[in-house]
Amino acid sequence: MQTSSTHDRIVVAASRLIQRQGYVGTGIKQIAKEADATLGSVYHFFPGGKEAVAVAAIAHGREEFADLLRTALDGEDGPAEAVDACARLLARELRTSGWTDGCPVTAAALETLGSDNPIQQACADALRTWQNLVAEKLLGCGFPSPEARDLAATVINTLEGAEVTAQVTRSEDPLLLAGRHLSRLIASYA
Amino acid sequence: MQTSSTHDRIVVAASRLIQRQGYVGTGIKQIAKEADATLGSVYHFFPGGKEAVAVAAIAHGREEFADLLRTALDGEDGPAEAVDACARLLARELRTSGWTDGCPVTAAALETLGSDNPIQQACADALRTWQNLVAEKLLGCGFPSPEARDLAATVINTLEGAEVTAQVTRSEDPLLLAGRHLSRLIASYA
DNA sequence: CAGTGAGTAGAGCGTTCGTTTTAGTGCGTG
DNA sequence: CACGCACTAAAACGAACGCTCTACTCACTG
Repeated sequence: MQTSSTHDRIVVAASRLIQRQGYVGTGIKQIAKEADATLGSVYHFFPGGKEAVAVAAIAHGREEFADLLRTALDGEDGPAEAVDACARLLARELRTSGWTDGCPVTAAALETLGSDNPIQQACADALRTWQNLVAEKLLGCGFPSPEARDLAATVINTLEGAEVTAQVTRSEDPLLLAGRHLSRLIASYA
Repeated sequence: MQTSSTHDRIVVAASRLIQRQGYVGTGIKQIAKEADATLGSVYHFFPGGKEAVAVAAIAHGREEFADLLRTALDGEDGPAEAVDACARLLARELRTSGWTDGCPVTAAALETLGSDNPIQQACADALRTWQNLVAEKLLGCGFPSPEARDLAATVINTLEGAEVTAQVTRSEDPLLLAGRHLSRLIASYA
């Protein structure tokens, strides 16, 4: 009983596995098994091989993460409270997953640096998308454009770094702390 | 003409390779070749195999990064200026390396999550060491203890996240921005 | 001078990797 | 019924993986 298509199951499984083990650490055969698909199906839907699967998986992770950010940002009126809500939601999701499901692109991005590859591009695209979400919230709260964009970049970067530390230390504290500090930073501009 | 011992060359080469390609992406044979050593030598000095080499390599990266932080922190008097100096130094080093030599532990940490392994412990140890360096600087500048420790954690996390984005986008801006925002955050406490 | 142990050198183990290949399904259209 | 197409299934490819093993050099000690 599968409610989603084979194609989608492959993308979702790949996204989760890459998020947890990185790009190099995740095998095509493991993706196929986890998605209840066969190797032939994977290469049928993704003739580009492992790299093509990864690009689609990262795009999926980008949207998943964007939805999470939107949920948190829309739940609060003030910009400082909204960013703090992001950090708190991230912390909760991370703990719920047993500290395994962090940022869906960091690991893949770091492993594929140096060469100009599609994977790195997909990661850069994801980071840009998330920054834009935060920037739009700040702009909607009356922040002037350059400050809003700069702050949004640091917000995403800080959450990113705090999430890594939270995963390594298995604690919500780094994320909750980041939320409070970012709140204060944003409030200092208002 | 090699000025360092085989043991040390293996550690240094492993540290650099893991920093650039992650733990899974770096092979024992590649480490040996890069260190001008043979496979036999690697297993002679590190009977624990790949994992033991990685733990030593991460400890080496921890100290290298700590030296860099110390240099930047000691060069400035005020805490806000000191943290900004860290960001600027990090940005310069990153650009000089061709955007390849970022944080020496992030990639390895993310790949080995979930299972309680020595590598993750080594990464947590490195993060703790760096946080302590920043915390001591803040304490020395008169910050009360709990605030200093909290701020130090966010400082390291933000630099970490900004460095990843800087690597992915091949730009110093995320790091320079992080330095300015962290400066402002610290100043807001003084 | 024989002996010992640290360190070097590399062949080769079994396994897994990403990928290719070939065969075979089910199914809607002519 | 036959044809083409989308999809599944699994065997097999060469290459690389981490690691073990044996053989060897060489400085030092009794």
